[in-house]
Amino acid sequence: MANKVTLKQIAQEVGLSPSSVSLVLNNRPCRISEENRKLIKEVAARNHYVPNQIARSLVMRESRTLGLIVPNIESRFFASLAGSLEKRCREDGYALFITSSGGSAEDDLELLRQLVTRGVDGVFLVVGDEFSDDRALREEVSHLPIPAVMVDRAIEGLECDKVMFDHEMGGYMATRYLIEQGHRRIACLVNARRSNTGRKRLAGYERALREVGLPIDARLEFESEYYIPSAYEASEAVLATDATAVFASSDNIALGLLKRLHEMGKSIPGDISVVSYDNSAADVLFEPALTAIEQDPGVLAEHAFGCMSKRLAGKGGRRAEEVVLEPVLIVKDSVLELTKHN
Amino acid sequence: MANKVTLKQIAQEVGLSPSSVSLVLNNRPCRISEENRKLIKEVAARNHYVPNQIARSLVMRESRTLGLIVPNIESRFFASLAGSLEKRCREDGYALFITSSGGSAEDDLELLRQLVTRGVDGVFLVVGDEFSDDRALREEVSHLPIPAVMVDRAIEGLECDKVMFDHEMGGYMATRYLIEQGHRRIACLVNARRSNTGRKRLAGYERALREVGLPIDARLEFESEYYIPSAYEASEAVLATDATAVFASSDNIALGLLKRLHEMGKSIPGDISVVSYDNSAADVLFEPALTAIEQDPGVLAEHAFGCMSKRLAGKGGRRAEEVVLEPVLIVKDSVLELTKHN
DNA sequence: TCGTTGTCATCAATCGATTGCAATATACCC
DNA sequence: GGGTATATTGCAATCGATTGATGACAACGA
Repeated sequence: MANKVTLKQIAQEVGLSPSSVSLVLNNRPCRISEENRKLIKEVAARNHYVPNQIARSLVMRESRTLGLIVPNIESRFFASLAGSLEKRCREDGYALFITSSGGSAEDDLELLRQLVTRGVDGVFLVVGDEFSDDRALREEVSHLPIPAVMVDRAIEGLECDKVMFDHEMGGYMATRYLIEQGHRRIACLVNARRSNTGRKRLAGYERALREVGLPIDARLEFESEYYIPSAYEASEAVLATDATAVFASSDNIALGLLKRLHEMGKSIPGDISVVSYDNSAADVLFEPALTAIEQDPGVLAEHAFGCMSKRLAGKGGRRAEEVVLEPVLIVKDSVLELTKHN
Repeated sequence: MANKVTLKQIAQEVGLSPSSVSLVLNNRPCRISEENRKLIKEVAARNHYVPNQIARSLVMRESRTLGLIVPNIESRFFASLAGSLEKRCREDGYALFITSSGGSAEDDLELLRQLVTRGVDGVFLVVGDEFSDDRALREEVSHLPIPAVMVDRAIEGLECDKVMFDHEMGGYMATRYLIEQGHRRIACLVNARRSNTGRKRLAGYERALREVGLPIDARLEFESEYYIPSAYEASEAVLATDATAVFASSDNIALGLLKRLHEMGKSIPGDISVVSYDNSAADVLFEPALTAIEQDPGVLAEHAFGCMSKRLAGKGGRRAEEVVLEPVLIVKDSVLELTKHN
């Protein structure tokens, strides 16, 4: 292991002062002779000199580093979001500090503090969807000394830039499509109990039904956590109804449902139609490809970075910006068109 | 946005010197009267004081931050590794800076430099599997001023701690199992051209064949990149052989193969048996569940952190440590037992 | 010769913490 | 009262960089 080389050492070797070396290496258009300029650069290169960002950011008061907190980096959607966001940050010379919290508000808070004390210039937060006690977190976010952008989900009622997909619209589009295909008895499988996102998707589902005068039947609304086994459990009851179609409000929920369908020997869309959300690997693999509401994480990342960028530049008014993105319905093969018998 | 509160401000408010405040907040068993101790703590809490790690690590010469470079955070295996590793680091009070390179040696190098200048105390490297020009990277790693641990893959011939699964053994175990089940014509689908890992798995495959006196038939060895479409392409040729079983040497390769099989109406294991590697979501979902060689990323993370921990503590000899982990064969339902007709 | 201008380079303060070394105050002993 | 413990606390240097203020020196004009 080599030693770290400092500015001072370079200066000593060249026989000039540290300030001169700093000036040259930062390419300041200052008054250092061409001759010395070359010399310094050469010595620095020869010694593998790399400036110490820690020291630099102490005086510069910026680190060109951003932070990201996601609930679970092992989820495909968040991993993809993290990947896109990092790429985007790097394009602008920022490093991205990716962290994964486990989803609890306490962990989120802990990570947030870690990031702040480590001097990130701003944070992207994917937090606050579940109904846990987030008072401390909310408090911390509102007193943050650096800009924050909430991504994909939000702590309700917090004045803060937000970038997210319109979950209500997603639920609406999915259901609306099923209705257009002639379905009348449409079940849904959502995480409304513990997730704001889930609630919104449910609201969209209900709006679509109301809009065409279909009844909202509580017996067709099923609850599931965002985990495959949970959805698998819940699906049995779904299949006991007379529904001809199901709106599965997340990718994992869809997967749990599919597993159950498969086990029961039901075929899609022959026996039942399915609209999913956020298709993951599954559609690459097996027939039928799932019709789904898609949210492109890359788009989310792009807008989130945009917001952050403005804040960092000191632009962007005092008020929080709120970007709402429309999800897209991708039609594939999991929905049967019913001949309208009405 | 609130302002950042500094030690000095706290000191001023309390009417004591910054040094005293520092002493108290770090719980030094020193000096300082109980009375003032309480006072300081209270004022610090009231002002939401959080120490500036940047300043602190400048003088302490450690940041309690580690770095991780993975080729692609969107891959399930690496995401899982990153998740486990972060959790493990946090248990010991370290934050983990997760970065994702895209896989090229230049990007790896760039990220490594970023991490080092940002003052991480050590780095976990998942780099160097592909045959690209890694001279600069190799050079950088060997001159690193901080400990590095190579995880899951390695730059060949570099004196550096390494933690990885035995890929040769994995290939061997998979093939050996197929042989034991009575298969004699066993194809394999590997990324031997561009991946060291792939080469090793191929070597294991061949060893198993040799061991029982089966011929090594180049017509049964197929090349595929680690991407689903690539494997999908390659699979057509595989299925044109008389092989009764296939060893698919990565999860994505298995998925591409499965897709092709499905499209051709072939059933597993009825028409052909499959042993996969690193099962991802697929086996949760559909029948038959895949028999596979499993590498637990959590185990990898645990050992990697162990190595790092030793280095950070200054223990661990001058020589590099090399930890080789055995993968595990998980038997499920994708292999048919052939009645031995010999 | 003095003043002015311009060029090249250094000084010294600063960022926010940590810490060894003094300094002050009080008490206690002879 | 002078000397010595003991208990508290402050000073100032330090980490490695950045940067506005300042200095040294040569050339040139008046």
